[in-house]
Amino acid sequence: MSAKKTSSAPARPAKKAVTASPATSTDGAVTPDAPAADAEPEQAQPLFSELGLSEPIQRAIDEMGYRHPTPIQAQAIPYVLMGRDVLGVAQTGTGKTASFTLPMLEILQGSRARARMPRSLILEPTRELALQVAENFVNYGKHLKLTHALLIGGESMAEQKEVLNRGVDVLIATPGRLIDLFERGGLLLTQTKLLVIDEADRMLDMGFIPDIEKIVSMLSPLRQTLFFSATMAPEIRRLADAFLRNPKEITVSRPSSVASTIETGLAIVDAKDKRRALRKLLREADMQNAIVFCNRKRDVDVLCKSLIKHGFSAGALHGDLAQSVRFSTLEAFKSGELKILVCSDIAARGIDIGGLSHVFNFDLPFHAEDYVHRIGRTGRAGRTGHAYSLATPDEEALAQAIEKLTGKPIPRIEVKGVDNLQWSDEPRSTNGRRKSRKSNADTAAAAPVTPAPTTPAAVADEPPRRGRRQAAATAAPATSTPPRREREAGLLPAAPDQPITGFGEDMPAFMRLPRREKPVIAADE
DNA sequence: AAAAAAT
Repeated sequence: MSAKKTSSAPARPAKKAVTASPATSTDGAVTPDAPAADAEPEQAQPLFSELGLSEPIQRAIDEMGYRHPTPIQAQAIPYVLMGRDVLGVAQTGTGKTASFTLPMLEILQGSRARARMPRSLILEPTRELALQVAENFVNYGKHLKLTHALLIGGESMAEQKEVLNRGVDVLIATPGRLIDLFERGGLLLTQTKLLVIDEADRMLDMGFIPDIEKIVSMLSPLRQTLFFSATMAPEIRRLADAFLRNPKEITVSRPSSVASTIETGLAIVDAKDKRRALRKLLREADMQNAIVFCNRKRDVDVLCKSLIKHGFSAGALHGDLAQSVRFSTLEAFKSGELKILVCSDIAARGIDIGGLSHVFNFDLPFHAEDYVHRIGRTGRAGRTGHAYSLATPDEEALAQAIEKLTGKPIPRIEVKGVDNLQWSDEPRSTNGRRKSRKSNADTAAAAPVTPAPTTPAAVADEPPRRGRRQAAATAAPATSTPPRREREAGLLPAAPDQPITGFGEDMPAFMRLPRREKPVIAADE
């Protein structure tokens, strides 16, 4: 590849830049930390010491070598300390995690937890993120006597139960295990007065929202809630409205933008040439460490094995691997022992690995936003990052979706030694080469979607369908007869003379109420 | 279509 790389700065020596997260790399060296400082000389930089954190926490911050809070930290910490709810719109890499862990430590210090009643709860979408947050508590809380527990799947529940029984101040959890344990009675959330919902947009993507709603409904309405999301889609906004009370809204860094510090490129090659093309890119890159994203877990395995066979220092990370392997691989990568991490979208968001020089997309992501998240792993802290993608000729639509979202074209690059192709003219066949045309059966099946010639008669004797609801509404003036389907599904109140069985005399009154669209979460006091 | 998360 050679697109426009000639202007790039001289190679950075491997030693300094490679160190993983600052959390693990510093031994108290108080460097006037560069991250924001050399980006733009903005107004006077705030100091951590001005944020009202007490001595043991301030000392831990000093020892880790931090002096200046990031924008989200500077803005959020004072409000959290005031006891306000916070709605933070921020991506990982902005210092979001410390913006809640630091003030939480401050709030929690001083009193102690009771058995099985955690005083605070942090919800994370993936186990890796949960672990990362836990590390944060260890680092910043090392001069305090607070306890925390990590409640995630894939690990022994007995152990987690025992820690809970001793009482924890901070509970860091993924939703599945938390609910499981709660239902087994190992946990009471009535005393939990501080709740953090992290990466809400990702929770939404992963279908966790019902779980989250359930968990929130187990907490006291008299609680402080901190809610973070990288984006503020309407759905997320709705959730925030349900969970938060009079929140202070803090936004840093706009979503769906590619940082200007990332150099991107896209090569179009045949599927069979992808591995060779990737190796070429890896060898030519002035690379410290890189993440390679694949769309499928099995491709992660295959590619990783292939890279190792070709002499690369690579490890695989995806959700089907044992938890212990996931953690140790991630650790090896962070420490620099592994140079290349081949992974699924498990690591596309959130996971904070410092000093990542390159991101490669072995496959273009299915969803354009994932592209932004993936390549956002590089180009951090004012350093130039590199993000190169491979696509097959039939994936033009994916590339276009990405370019439309980011508003920037991805420059084409050529990989030497493989056939560099163009987009095929074939309109769009989701699955690849062959099957250029088929019988009209296909097209016939697909056809009705567009024209939709709805005759009133056809509408009338069919149950209302999604696409035709409108037509139905205008055709027939709304009758007040409730749809039978809904009545049968129990979505409507039973008639008073039809008792609901199974409760005897103890039937709660709400059983007779009509169901609401979503559960009422925190009734105001 | 794929990935994540509870056993």
